[in-house]
Order: sequence, then structure tokens, then C-alpha cells
Amino acid sequence: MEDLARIDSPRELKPTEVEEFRQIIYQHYAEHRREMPWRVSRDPYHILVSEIMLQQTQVGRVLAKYELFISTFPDFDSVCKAPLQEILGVWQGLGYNRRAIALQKICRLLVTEYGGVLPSSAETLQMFPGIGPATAGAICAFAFNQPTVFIETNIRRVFIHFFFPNKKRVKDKEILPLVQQTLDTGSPRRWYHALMDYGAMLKNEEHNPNRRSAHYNRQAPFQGSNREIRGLILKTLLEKPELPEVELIRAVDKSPKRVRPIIAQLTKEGFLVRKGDLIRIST
DNA sequence: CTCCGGCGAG
DNA sequence: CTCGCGGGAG
Repeated sequence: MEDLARIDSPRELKPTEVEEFRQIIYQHYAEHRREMPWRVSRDPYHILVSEIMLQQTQVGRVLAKYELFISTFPDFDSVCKAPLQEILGVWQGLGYNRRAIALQKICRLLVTEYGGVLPSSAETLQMFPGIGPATAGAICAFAFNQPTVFIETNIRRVFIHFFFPNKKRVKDKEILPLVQQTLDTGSPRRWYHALMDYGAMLKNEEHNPNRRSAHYNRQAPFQGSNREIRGLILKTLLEKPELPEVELIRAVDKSPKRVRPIIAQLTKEGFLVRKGDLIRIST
């Protein structure tokens, strides 16, 4: 019993360790902090859009799309009213297109069920589609300056680098208590920005510490994948909004056996609708 | 080839 | 738990 408790007991840092760690992170931040429009804003809508866009997507790529998206859809209400077609149009190039669907669903839920106000509790935020622990925590920290505890890829990299220098298969459950202990509760927003900037810097080092994460997983090649075909289908329909299935398949230029199930899947996910033999993007 | 300020389904 | 999901820069 006592042994079990000891095995699972989280690592405890000394106050001096915490101080030195914060010092390193904040010093790097003072010299190399990254500027981003969504970091300046405190509008919950801006933060929401940026956090959804930043899921598994590099900052540079988001920078290129964020301004266009915000100026095209300036608030929750404009996203609600916009046809999915238009949202996907702006989203083109960001990838993981179902995030665009999730974002619209979130905005519609906010307007219809929450009076158009983004909730400030991480628990509530996680009930929305496309918002998990990382995005909920980030929104709480960045939009509401709350001392929430969360992990994303940059944060994970920093903690593995500093506190698990030789360990492999490091679990997030081991990291979380350290995030908790080192958190600058006085200014969570600034702290997490600093932490993530440090992590982004570490990425450019020789060996990526995240490969020692227990959750690390190599992804399948994109070329020849279903994802590639999904992308082609959407791209085609964004140019020609309504197409018979046969022509859509021809435009994608892959075997019908391959493409048809993907069209069915995209329909199931809410990207596409059928009207007779015509296929188009949902409204 | 690598991975990106993750999430959801099975 | 594992796997699919975009697309492009490095």
C-alpha cells in the first residue's frame, strides 16, 4: 500500500529548482519572445479562433490565415451565419478541415445556449466539439488569465528536456504535477507564452525531446493517403460548388472504389450533402 | 524524411 | 490504448 503510493507520488521540486527554472524560461522570453496578433488580443473570440487553428499546426502557418479569418468573420455571430463553404474557403491550406466544422458548431452553441459568451471554465469548455484539455487550458490561460494546468507539445518538450533528461517513455501524468508546481500563478498568460516560446526554440535543437514522450507517435505518410484525397475532394468542391459524384471522382483522379467511401465519410462528418446525384458542401 | 501551441472515434 | 486527420516548411 505504501509502496504503491510511493510509485505514483509525483515528483516534488524544491523552491530553488522552481525559481531557477522560471528564471531560465523568463530570460529566454525577454530576449526571444515571439509576437503574434492573438497574443495581444484578449477578445475570447480571437483566442478561440487562434487556439483551434493552432491545434497540430505551426505558428507560421496560422499567422498566414488568422488575420484573413478574423477580418472575414469578426465575431461569433458572423461564423454562425456564414455558409460552411465560406469558412472552409478561408480555412483552405490550414489542414484538419473538420476543425472548421467544429469551430462553427462551437460558435452556434455559444450564441444559442450561452448568450454569445465564451465560458471561462475549462471543464465547460471541454464539452464543446473540438475542444479538449489542451485547448480548454490554453483558452483559460490566454483569454482569462487563469492559472490552469495543461500540456501541449511545446510545454511537453520543455519539461522532458529539463526534468527528464535521460528518461524515456515519459508520461503526461508525470509532467502535469511539474507544470502545476512551476506555474507562475501571478501571471499565467505571460508564463505560458514564455514556456511555449522556450519549447518552440528547443524544437530546433538536434534531438527532439518529445520523442521520449510516452505519447509520441510517428504519423503515416501523406502521399497516397485518404487525407490527401479528402483534401482534393474539398478543394474541388470549393471551386465547383455542385458536382455529380462521377465528375467529382474524375476530378480527383483516383479510383472510384477508393473515392466513394471517402465521400461517404465526408458526408457523415458534415462536410458534404447529397442532392440526388449531386454533391456539394453543406451549408 | 521530420513535425506542427490535439481531438475524437473505435 | 491506437489511429486518422492537411498541408507545407525545413
